[in-house]
Amino acid sequence: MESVWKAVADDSRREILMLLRKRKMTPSEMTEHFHFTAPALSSHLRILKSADLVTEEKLGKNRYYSLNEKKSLEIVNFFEKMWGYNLNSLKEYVENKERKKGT
Amino acid sequence: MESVWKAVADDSRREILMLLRKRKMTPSEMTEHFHFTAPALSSHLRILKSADLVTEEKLGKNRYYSLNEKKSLEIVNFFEKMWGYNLNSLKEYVENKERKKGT
DNA sequence: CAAACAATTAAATAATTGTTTAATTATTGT
DNA sequence: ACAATAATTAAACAATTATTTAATTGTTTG
Repeated sequence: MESVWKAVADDSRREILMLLRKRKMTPSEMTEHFHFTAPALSSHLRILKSADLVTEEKLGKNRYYSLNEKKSLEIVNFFEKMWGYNLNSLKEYVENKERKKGT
Repeated sequence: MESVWKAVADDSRREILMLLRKRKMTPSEMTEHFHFTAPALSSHLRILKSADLVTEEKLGKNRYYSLNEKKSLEIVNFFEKMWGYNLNSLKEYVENKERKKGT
């Protein structure tokens, strides 16, 4: 199991995640959007899969990749813990802090 | 300016961030909590500083490092964009999705 | 000013990560 | 069975990142 942090640290992999946001997709389709080669893409997908950020679905000779929304919470939770605040209110918290500085 | 993603991808650096959560701290104090050497710590702090995740404050011969809360939002925002949901409701969204699967 | 301390920078090396080309596996349609 | 297509794995190489030891900078205190 690969670290979810290492997985999202790479620019290309975040692009892939953003691309998958709209719909599940095969590697062939993805390569049309990127500059890198099929094996490079495959390598990135393996890392994302191993980090449990995407799931794979075999359909005939195609493989569809889709986002695993649940996993993103692991990262969000880190920030929750880090700030000791419920994320529900994190944004407001920061914004209020900024507003205080301003006055 | 270093990428905030690269900065948080490293285990040691996330430990440092978690440590700074409670209060500002000097590198000397931090080394008591870690296994790595002072130069290694210094290198990590430079990266965190360059990513704007921590701020530095010189006081005599000591340097105090503290968290820059605002910056974490950059990462949180990525996930907002990624899911196309407001983070306020992300957790509920995922939980509901899970509940549906269960039924 | 000299000794002691805090922290950083420099230089070298070790380890990890990413990309490429070439070869391989698996699946479908004729 | 054979050709075509989708995707992966393998092997080699390039590039980046992390860690160490040693040397250096800046600051306080006797």
